[in-house]
Amino acid sequence: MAEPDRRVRRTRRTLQEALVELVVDRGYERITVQDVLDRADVGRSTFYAHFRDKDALFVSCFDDLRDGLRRELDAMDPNTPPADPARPVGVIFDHAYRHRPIYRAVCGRQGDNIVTRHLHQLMFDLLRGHLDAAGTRLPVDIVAEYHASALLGVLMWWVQHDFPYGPAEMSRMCQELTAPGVMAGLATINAHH
Amino acid sequence: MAEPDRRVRRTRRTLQEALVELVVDRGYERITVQDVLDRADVGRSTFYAHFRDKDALFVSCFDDLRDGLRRELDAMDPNTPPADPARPVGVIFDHAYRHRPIYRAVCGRQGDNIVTRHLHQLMFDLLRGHLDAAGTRLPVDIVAEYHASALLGVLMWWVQHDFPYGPAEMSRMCQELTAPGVMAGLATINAHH
DNA sequence: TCACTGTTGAACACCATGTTCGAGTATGGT
DNA sequence: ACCATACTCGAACATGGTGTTCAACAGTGA
Repeated sequence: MAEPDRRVRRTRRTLQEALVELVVDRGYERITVQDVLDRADVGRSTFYAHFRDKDALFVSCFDDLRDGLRRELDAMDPNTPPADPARPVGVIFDHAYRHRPIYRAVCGRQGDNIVTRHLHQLMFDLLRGHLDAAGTRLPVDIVAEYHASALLGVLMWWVQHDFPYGPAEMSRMCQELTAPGVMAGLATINAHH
Repeated sequence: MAEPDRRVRRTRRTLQEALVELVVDRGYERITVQDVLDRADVGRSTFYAHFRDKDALFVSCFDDLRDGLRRELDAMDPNTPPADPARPVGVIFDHAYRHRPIYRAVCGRQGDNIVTRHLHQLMFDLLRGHLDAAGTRLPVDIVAEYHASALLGVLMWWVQHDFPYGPAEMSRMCQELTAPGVMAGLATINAHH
């Protein structure tokens, strides 16, 4: 169904790979479209036939990845007891670990914010969903924002420091850090066990 | 004391104010040097006599502010019992509230990372200092990173949502969110009271 | 084989950047 | 009030990246 021309696939893939490679060792800001063209060995007009600009290409690099992550998350969400916010975090760390090269490109240099914003939003929504169901004493947005930012920060720290711990370990540690804060913030209906 | 020429002060201040104003309603990325020149009514060559580029000007906008914040923090640090990590947070929220316009410019649009990185580093160091003294079960860097990112995230959320709560309230809520997580992460030497 | 669609590279207009320089102007010290 | 000094101005310029156009060419799928 509307399977694109083989050349199109080849071009897009080549450009994406070239950009990721360049970002890894030069940082996103210091890359010109021409750099990508040279590395990918693709004509200038071809580039603009596919992407509006450098940003569009960069986003497209991450799109497949993000879709994959979201699919993994959606797939597990209904299967889990609703009060277990630890599992999705594990999925995210696993995902990052499996796709190290691209995550390195994304988080590698200081906040190349184009993409980290997606991740932030994703974590925020995730947490907000869990918290909305559970009910919180403090404003939900604040609790969600707090831990979403925290998790994203640790994730980026992890990537930037070259994955010094395993994904399971990271997930466990984050869980230990998140749980007490969230528990304390939950509605105090059944506060005393 | 090398007090600079009055004209120099005037020029620098005018350029800084112009940039902040422009950033507030257009976002940092969408501003050209020429825009700043027009708004400030300053000659092109004059600009480059003072600042290497747009980034340098932007950083200089924040420099006084950051120095002030750091001074406030340093001033109170030794007076407080070392195990009270709540007070500095209050100082930061107060500072942001007092300087709303500039914080709006800094955090206004999505991660204009140039400056938020300074704040991030500042919070990280702060927390790291407290935690190092107390000793943690989990790696100090991770605990510090977790809560530093969280606090910065909430701070930016607060600014971007137009300060919907008072600074004291924000500080209190953050304290409630941070304390249990940090406590749980402290070395378990005197775990059972 | 053939119509179609993607690719190419050169040429182009455009815009922002950062530098240079000579002429004008405010400043602070005397 | 005066003057040397240091700052400002604006126009002109070189540079470099962006995004578009077009006619010739090449790969694709049927």
